Amino acid sequence: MPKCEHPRERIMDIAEHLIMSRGFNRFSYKDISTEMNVKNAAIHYHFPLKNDLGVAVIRRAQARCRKWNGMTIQQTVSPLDMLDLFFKIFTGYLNSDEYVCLAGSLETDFNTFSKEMQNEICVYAAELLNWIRNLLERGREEGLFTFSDSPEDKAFFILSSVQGALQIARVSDKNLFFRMIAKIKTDLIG
Amino acid sequence: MPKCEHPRERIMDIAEHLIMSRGFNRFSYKDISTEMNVKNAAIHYHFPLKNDLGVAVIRRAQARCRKWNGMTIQQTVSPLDMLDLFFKIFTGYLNSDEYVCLAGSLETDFNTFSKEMQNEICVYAAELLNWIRNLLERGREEGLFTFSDSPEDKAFFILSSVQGALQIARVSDKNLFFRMIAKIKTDLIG
DNA sequence: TGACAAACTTACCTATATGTAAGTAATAAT
DNA sequence: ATTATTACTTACATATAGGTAAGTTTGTCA
Repeated sequence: MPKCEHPRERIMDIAEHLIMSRGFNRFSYKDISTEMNVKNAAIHYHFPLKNDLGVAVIRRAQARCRKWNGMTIQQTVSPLDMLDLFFKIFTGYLNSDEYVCLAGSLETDFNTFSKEMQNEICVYAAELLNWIRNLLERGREEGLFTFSDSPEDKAFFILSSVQGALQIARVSDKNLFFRMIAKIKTDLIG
Repeated sequence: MPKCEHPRERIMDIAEHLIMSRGFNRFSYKDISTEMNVKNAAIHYHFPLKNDLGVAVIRRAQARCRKWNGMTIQQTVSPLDMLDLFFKIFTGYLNSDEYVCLAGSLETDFNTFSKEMQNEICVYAAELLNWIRNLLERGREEGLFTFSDSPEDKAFFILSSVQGALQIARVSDKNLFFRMIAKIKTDLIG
């Protein structure tokens, strides 16, 4: 009798897009329920408090990130392909013309969240940094990448740049973003 | 009979801090009026709509940016000192432990704003980029800076990095931010 | 002295977000 | 057949944001 296959996942999908497009504080359960053709309270059935929904969305993003990190560590995919995946994800956000990245959106509204959500955001940021750090480290070990910083510092630099660039690109010239990621890549490979 | 010296400016100061700390959509006129020891409607007297307040705050930030750009162009201050000023502003935000930069905050909530505010944000981003671009260009002309990109691309890279880094630093390790700006500077000075 | 303007206050209105409580419909398990 | 479970609906409660309208106070200036 659910109106769709996996209502919980569906709600989280919509919520995640809304966070990236408008921020956690500027969407309501009504936005989600309207899109799903159900009533407001149906969303409360799955996530009693908005805080619960926020936490669930962030935890899912953490898990996704750990999966990528696993692929990096187990060398299922080459560091270069992982780097391309990273860029592809962000480029996808930019091309959708609506989104900034989840972490960036949550970080700017950070002070308005519960301690629980704040903690999950910190964990998520750490997972993201860890993923990039590992793929840089592997890439350098395999002789694919060259960089002078520590992998930790370089990961922070790259993630910061791309996150900030995504935000600025959406109010200026998108080509600046594309040229920037090309530059980051050639600097690494060079 | 105003309760403070320059109520309009005072309101804009508080609003700007609130935007940087909590985002435009997560503060109310009550937050401002409480801090000023006046009633809610007193704020509406100065800025009838919240949109008016938003526009005024962003326009003031644009003007501030044009002032810095003027100092750069007229060579009142050396490009190196202007770069330090730029870093100092962002470091100040980070140290306050509450703020991300105004542009970053507004860019992530961009889709929730009126066309008028969106336009002002675009202008503001352009002014910021222009300022950094000019100081880089001057610095290179004077032999102070070395970089391979166009000044426009380099300005975008630096602004993106610092804006993103400010956001990530507040949920991870602040030292990552300090090391990153040190790296940007040494790379420039070569 | 009187008009006026600036900077408010008081009192209200409306919409929306967030949430709760109780009931229902469809399916699955015993 | 009954019971329980999942996934809802209907109906309501409450707080707050955002805004308006009309009146008040304080000082300025002709």
